[in-house]
Amino acid sequence: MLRFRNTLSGKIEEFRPMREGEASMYYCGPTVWEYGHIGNFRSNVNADILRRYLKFKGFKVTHVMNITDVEDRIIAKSQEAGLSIDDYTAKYIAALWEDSDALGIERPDVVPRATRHIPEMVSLIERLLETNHAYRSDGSIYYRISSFPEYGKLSKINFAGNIVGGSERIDTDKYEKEDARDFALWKESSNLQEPGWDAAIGRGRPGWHIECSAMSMKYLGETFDIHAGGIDLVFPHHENEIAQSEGATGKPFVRYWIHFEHLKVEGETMSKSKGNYFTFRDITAKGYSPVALRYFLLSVPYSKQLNFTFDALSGAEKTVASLRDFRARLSEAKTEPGVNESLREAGERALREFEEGMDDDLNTSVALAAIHNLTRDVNTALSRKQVRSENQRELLELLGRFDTVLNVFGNDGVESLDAEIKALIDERQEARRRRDFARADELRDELLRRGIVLEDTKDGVRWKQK
RNA sequence: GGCGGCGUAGCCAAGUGGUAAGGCAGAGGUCUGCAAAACCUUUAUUCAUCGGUUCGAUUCCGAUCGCCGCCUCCA
Repeated sequence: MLRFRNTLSGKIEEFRPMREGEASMYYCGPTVWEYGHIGNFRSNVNADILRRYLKFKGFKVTHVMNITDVEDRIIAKSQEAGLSIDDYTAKYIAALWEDSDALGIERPDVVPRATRHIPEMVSLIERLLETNHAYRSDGSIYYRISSFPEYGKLSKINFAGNIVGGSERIDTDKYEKEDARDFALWKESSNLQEPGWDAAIGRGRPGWHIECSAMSMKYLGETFDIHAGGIDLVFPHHENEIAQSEGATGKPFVRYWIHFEHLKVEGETMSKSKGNYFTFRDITAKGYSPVALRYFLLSVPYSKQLNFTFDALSGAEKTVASLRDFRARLSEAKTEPGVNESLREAGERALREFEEGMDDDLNTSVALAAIHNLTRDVNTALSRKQVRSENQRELLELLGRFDTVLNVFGNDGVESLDAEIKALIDERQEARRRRDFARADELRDELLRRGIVLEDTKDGVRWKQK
């Protein structure tokens, strides 16, 4: 029984999708105005885990992830660079996919971009104007929060305690609004130098929040199952999405809101001024592997803040290597026919604990502990020659199942060995047979310099890339 | 100021009203020609501090200290 904490109720709820066996999810992806930092990728990985686990549970998943490419900052940056929005964002979107692929994130089914959905946004705004949820002021169009009494139900924001003496934080717009909380749906672009779209509602550009309402409803319907995103989006972004969508349709917008907690770095907020701001590319440039970063980012449940340290990342690197080696060793083992019942039970127990952990609001820590415990049991059995062929087949299949969700075991493809390396390994084996250990060690060192690590086992020599 | 979260071994951390998962690092050992890998043993009488409730609290309540987040178009 799969359970999530639903931000809307604040409670753990059993997941019951609208349609039996199907799950629709929308993930508020990153704004593409620069390379994504690792905190950003923690959210992306968590969305990937959510999507993969829904599949693991047998749901047919439709996953939509938006790309924000019309916000004012992007417009400013692209103008600065003398480029169109598309030309400016192209580089960052390409990098996003490269980095996501390297992190083992499955590409979403649909990736709508705001710039490609202006007509949908315009018609949603028209609908809000017709239903009196929106009004015009100075050429721009605002959402009338007083028309939506449930406003605040997601973030539980208490406006009475918030706005003390007309805080300058709230009222930053220079235009006339009926209420300080009202937010822009459509911003007038009267100046022709400013990017804008000609529409029946006037020449302008969309506000930040309207894109997610328009695009999610276009691809998933007016009510859908899961809406996920970073916790910082709860207010105002998601609160405003609810107001826009439910205001226009009169129907519930989203059944389960899931919010990913933030990544800290060395116990502090990641920020450029603190010098602890790392992009995915910064991390790989330091020599860490993407799969280790993935493991680290998913090793703690999404609902908890996670503290990034290079020590922890190095630990993840080791862990991932041992998981990869474990699967290779199991795969290569020469086993006798039959089955070892206690090992079969260990596999069944691991699957049960994995699933119980993941069912409980995607507790990846518990799920990983189940896998580590199984790994130890199987390694012990392997060293005692107690793994039988049935176990081998079942366990490899089980690891494959775990990896459809976690995707941390890495490639199990047998790498080919070039002839020169193979000759060196053979020569070392021959030297060992002669008990010429000085020569054997010399060859082992030479292989190590070429990035090949050797392990001598009873069945012969194993090698792997360093 | 309003609201919310967190503080568990050297590091990353899960977790629960009944006495601390897992990973990394460390120590000792088995195996090995030596390694490597793997395995075994070991590493928090204790879960920020101080009180309270309870037969019993790390887990519930209160206070204090520290950190993080939202209220700023930042995942």
